[in-house]
Amino acid sequence: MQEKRLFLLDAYALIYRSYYAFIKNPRINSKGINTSAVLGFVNTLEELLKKENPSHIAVGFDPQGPTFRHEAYEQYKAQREETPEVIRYSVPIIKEIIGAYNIPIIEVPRFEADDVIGTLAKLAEKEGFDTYMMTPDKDYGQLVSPHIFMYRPKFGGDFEILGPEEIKAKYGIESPEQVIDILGLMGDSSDNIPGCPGVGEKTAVKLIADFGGIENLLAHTDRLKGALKTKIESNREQIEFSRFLATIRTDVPLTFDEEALRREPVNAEKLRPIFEELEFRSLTERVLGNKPATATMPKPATQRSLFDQAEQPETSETQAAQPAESKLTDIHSVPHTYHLVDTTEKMWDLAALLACAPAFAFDSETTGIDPMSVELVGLSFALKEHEAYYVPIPDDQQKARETVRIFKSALENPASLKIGQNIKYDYIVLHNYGVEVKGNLFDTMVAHYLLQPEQYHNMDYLANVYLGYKPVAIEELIGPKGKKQLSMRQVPIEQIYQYAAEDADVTLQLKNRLEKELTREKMEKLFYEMEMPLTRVLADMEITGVNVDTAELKSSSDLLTRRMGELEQEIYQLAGTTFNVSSARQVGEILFERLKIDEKAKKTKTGQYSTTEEILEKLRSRHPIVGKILDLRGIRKLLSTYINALPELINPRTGKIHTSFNQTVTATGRLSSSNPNLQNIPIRDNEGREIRRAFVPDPGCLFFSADYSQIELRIMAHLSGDRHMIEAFREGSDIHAATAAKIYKVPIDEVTSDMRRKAKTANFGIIYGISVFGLAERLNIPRSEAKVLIDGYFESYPQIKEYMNKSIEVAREKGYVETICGRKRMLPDIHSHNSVVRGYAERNAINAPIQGSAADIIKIAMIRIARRLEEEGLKSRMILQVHDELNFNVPADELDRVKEIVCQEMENAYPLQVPLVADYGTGHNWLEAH
DNA sequence: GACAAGAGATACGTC
DNA sequence: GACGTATCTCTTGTCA
Repeated sequence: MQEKRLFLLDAYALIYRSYYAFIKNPRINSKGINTSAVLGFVNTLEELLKKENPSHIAVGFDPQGPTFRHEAYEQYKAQREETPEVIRYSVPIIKEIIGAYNIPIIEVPRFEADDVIGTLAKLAEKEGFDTYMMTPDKDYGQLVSPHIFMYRPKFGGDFEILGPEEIKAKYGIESPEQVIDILGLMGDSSDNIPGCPGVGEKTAVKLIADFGGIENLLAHTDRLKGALKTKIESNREQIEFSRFLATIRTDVPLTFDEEALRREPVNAEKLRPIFEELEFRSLTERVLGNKPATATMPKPATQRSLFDQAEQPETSETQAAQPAESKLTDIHSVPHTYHLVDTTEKMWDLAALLACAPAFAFDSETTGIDPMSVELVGLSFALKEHEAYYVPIPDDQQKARETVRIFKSALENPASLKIGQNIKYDYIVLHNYGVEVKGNLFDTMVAHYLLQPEQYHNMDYLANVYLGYKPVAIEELIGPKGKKQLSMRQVPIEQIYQYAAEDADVTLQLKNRLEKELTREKMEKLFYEMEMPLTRVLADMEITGVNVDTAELKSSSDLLTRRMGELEQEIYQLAGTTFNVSSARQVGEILFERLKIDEKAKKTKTGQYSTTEEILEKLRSRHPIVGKILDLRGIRKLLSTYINALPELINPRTGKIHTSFNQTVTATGRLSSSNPNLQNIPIRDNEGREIRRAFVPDPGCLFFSADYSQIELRIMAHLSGDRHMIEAFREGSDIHAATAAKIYKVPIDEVTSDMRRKAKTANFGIIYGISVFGLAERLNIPRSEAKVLIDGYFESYPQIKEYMNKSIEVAREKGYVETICGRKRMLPDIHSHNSVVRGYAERNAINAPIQGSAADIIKIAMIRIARRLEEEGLKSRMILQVHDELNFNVPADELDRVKEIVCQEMENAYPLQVPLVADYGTGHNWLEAH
């Protein structure tokens, strides 16, 4: 009995594939016709016939009109680009060729080729066939069975046969039908099946492995966590619908006619002229032998050239409706006068106008984002709302400086208010062009930060909220983010000037709104006397920068890199395999699956094994590999975050590192530092703190460092008025030991180091607002013990407990809490019904005034110190702030004076019920100064 | 299908 | 509790 092997080809999928395969190097015949698609398809067909010699065969085509999927889903395949011209005219030819091969073409209205093929495959299975579905399309995996296979062409003429085992292995699933669920989740961009946004193949496969199918998944979303849970839950319907779209139908109304599918010999007489017209010479020879065409060979029945019958494109569906009209106004709807100031004469006129103005807004356009390395492209100014000026700055830097100089006296006028959005940036840029911006500052970004610390502060957002206005998007000028994004310099002036002038105009408008808000919120003092003077101090610190000893870093780098290599090898040895030690996931798999060092390993919210330092530390004794992994991680962190990264950030012009101190980032009022973050240079571990050795003063200078002792606890003592704690500070005792003595009810000289350690953690726990649970975690003690500790703490400091309750009460009443200087932190979640969310807000109610007040105090100290250094004509410079610590570059002969100024200003920055104490140190580098 | 960019998660440095 | 950065992993868009 003859073997029954049916091959079903998905024509369009194969044609598209051939077309793209040749796209770089298309086949063009002498008539200029692109024959890539036809040739590719025929080649694939020939390979198949030769290799498999099928007993039965058919080709499925998608029908012309809409299918049931389009009827259910308007957008189905809607995003697909119009069929390429080449494919459109190739299809009829291919059909003709298939006809000449005597292979049946199957096309059913309203059903796609995959439904037709799926149905035929199932019918054939009942008739005892082995069916091979020839397609590159992965969707067919769902149809695979012991007698139905996917037959995927590979480039180079080979094929890959996928049966149930291969499909199951490929996705790690239990049955091929689960392919539908996977597709339903991940979607299919080529068919415009949406799936669940943010879920791709990996996540889809994992979910289906865990839940078995979409139905079960959607019924148990409570088992999910984090972003994934939200994504799945908010896309329920779309997921179910995607599953429907991805399901290949196997009930297309068809009859299975075994005889019609039986393979017939090629009709050479029909095929030859087609190949000849296409100029497929080698194919003609291979398929038909080298018999010359007879002169009388009839043309195809239609008597038309093969290429005349390109089909008309389908009328495209109407575009999806535009998103709802936004109610914002923009540059087109608001009357304005923006001037291009492009002659020297006009510039001088403008400069004169600015020089006698009491206030003006300005903004700079530059070539990048790092103010210490950019070049100016233009300056814009605004004196009154809806009118602004743009001054282009020449590329030539000599001429650029001359142009900027025209505006020097206006910008340096100490009597006028300078308004800007993120004005520190412009201040630094202008400094590098020889202009020191003087006079009071008004930064709209900082103003808004005080009003709404946890919101965004960028100009677009502010314009939107306060002005109902949508500024010209920068992307409209320089293109979308990415490699091809232009620099401002590459944008024609005619385009820049509207955008740039608008920036200055909008900034001025915002200032007019925000200053009223500041008054209403009684934050003027905080803004004008603290934040704005601080902006200038920070700008000067950034400009000064800090020296780094690259040789020192290089030798550390070499040493640690070598050590890291050794550790890596030892780890591979112990694991018995190589893996990526930087990958938490792989580490988890090695430790918990391969080495099985812990039976009940903790998982993260995404279901991976957690391998945090805390967890590994506890497992250290289980296996020697654990300690080595921890060591390696530590070293790698030092190398990648600090040692190897710092030299890259040295400014080639100044030879120093210029970090950015961000004034509008934290919720509490602290500063943050970035590029690089110099506020998290290691200090706790001996190995890590060595990095500080690389931070050095200028030649002939010393590194001077001063830090507040226990500032947060002192503030807590002050705010709470707790008599015991105030007393302890007034007496100058070791506060952690004093706390331990109180909690454990022992004399202070009987406090053990363990007691002190626990008391210290409790002190910090209170400041950081951690819970009983958090404290237990931190101290690695049972929760019950942590509870006892905290109870003992409040017994010792009863007024602290009172203060904490009062803070929460205040937050509930007013919706916010305040620092000693009136900095607010909004806490809308204080009324939340979710106890986790509410607990978080409550801890913030306690923590924010403490941390924020500490920030206030050091900011005051910074402003006063900077002022004194300037007034006294000292060359010493403040270079870093690390929350409660200030660092200075000090010429040796100024050391005593600076010490005095710094300590005095720090300790007297703000009078509290307890003394403020600053400790200090000096050295040849940051490490020594501590 | 390959590649790059972007986003999220994890881990870890500081105060 | 507050941050910023590095790395890995996965998704998504782009370009053929």
